[in-house]
Amino acid sequence: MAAGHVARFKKLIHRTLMTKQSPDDNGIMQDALLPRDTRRSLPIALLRAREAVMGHFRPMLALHDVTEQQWRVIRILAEAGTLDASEMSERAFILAPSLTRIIRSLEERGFITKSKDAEDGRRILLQITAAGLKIINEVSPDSRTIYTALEQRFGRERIDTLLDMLDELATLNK
Amino acid sequence: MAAGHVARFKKLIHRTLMTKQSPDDNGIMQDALLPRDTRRSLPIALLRAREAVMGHFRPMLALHDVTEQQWRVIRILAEAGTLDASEMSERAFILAPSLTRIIRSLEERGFITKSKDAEDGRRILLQITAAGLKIINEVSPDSRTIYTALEQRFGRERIDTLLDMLDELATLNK
DNA sequence: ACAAAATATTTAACATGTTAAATATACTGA
DNA sequence: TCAGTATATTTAACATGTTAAATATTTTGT
Repeated sequence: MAAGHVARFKKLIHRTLMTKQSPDDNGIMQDALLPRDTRRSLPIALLRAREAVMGHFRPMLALHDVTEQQWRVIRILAEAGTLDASEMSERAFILAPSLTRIIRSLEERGFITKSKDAEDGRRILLQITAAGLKIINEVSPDSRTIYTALEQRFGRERIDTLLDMLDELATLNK
Repeated sequence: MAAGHVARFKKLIHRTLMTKQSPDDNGIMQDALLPRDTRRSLPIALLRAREAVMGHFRPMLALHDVTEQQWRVIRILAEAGTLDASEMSERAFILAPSLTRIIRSLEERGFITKSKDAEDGRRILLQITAAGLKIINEVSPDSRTIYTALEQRFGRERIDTLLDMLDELATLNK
């Protein structure tokens, strides 16, 4: 029994040391050559924040059997009415090839319909169906509940500030 | 020629009307049932901002023939020294199944090595190789240049504020 | 009106994200 | 000590992200 405890303790010590390794434990990398601190990286910070937020919504969407992107598309369709694929791509921030696949699955599930634009044969017009509206009515209340809880914990004004900064960042080069 | 112009004008009018459609153009959706305004959605705003930022880095990374995630992994390895897969997963914000694949490709390319932890046979220890350090030295200057330009346009203090808010958002439920 | 350039969508190929399940190893409590 | 439980990693299956190229249609300049 004593031997077992010693073995466990040694492993604990080992693990603690491993997690506290200094950056130069491999003895090769010089500080001047290191990239900027990963913990203050904007791309990773944006990813972490997004994952934290979506972590609240994803299980709920899964219960309703829609993916995050499918939800974005039908929701924007309900909000904006008929749209062509390019406009949807811009609004939902989904690249064209992904959108093609999402449209296909949404059409198969009967949530939207596709039709060729009579004025411009290149464009595909998207419309939400009654079934699409139905699922929006089912999901929206849950979505609002989650968003409201988030607003209360983070603060509505702070969210507004954050949204403004994010928008500015997104439109910097335009 | 006159006919051609008229046709073009009609299409322009049509397009303009299409983009200005009112939300209820399908005559079904009531306002009370609509989800919150998509343009002020935190998940989409985070996605847009992240894409805008990565849009600056991705072409540069592609020139060096590394993906965004591969870059995150080798960079964190250089910064932190030997790590096991779980710690890497947490730091790089890459889920375990994705990390398994990324590790495989990085090992095939000779940028990292894998080894079983002698103290805990379940864990896989990752180490950066000389080739991995070499590519970091190649990419880091370009990365820094891009990040510095971004800092100057957006403002270093504003980026710090943003990072703080994003971190708070990411750690809300912890 | 016609060839060339531009635009909208799709396809292809590969990388990653996401969830669930499988596998291997370590830990826990009786 | 041993069965049961927990943990680390991998595999599987499907959805999406990303870039380049293909296709169909429209617009432009002459």
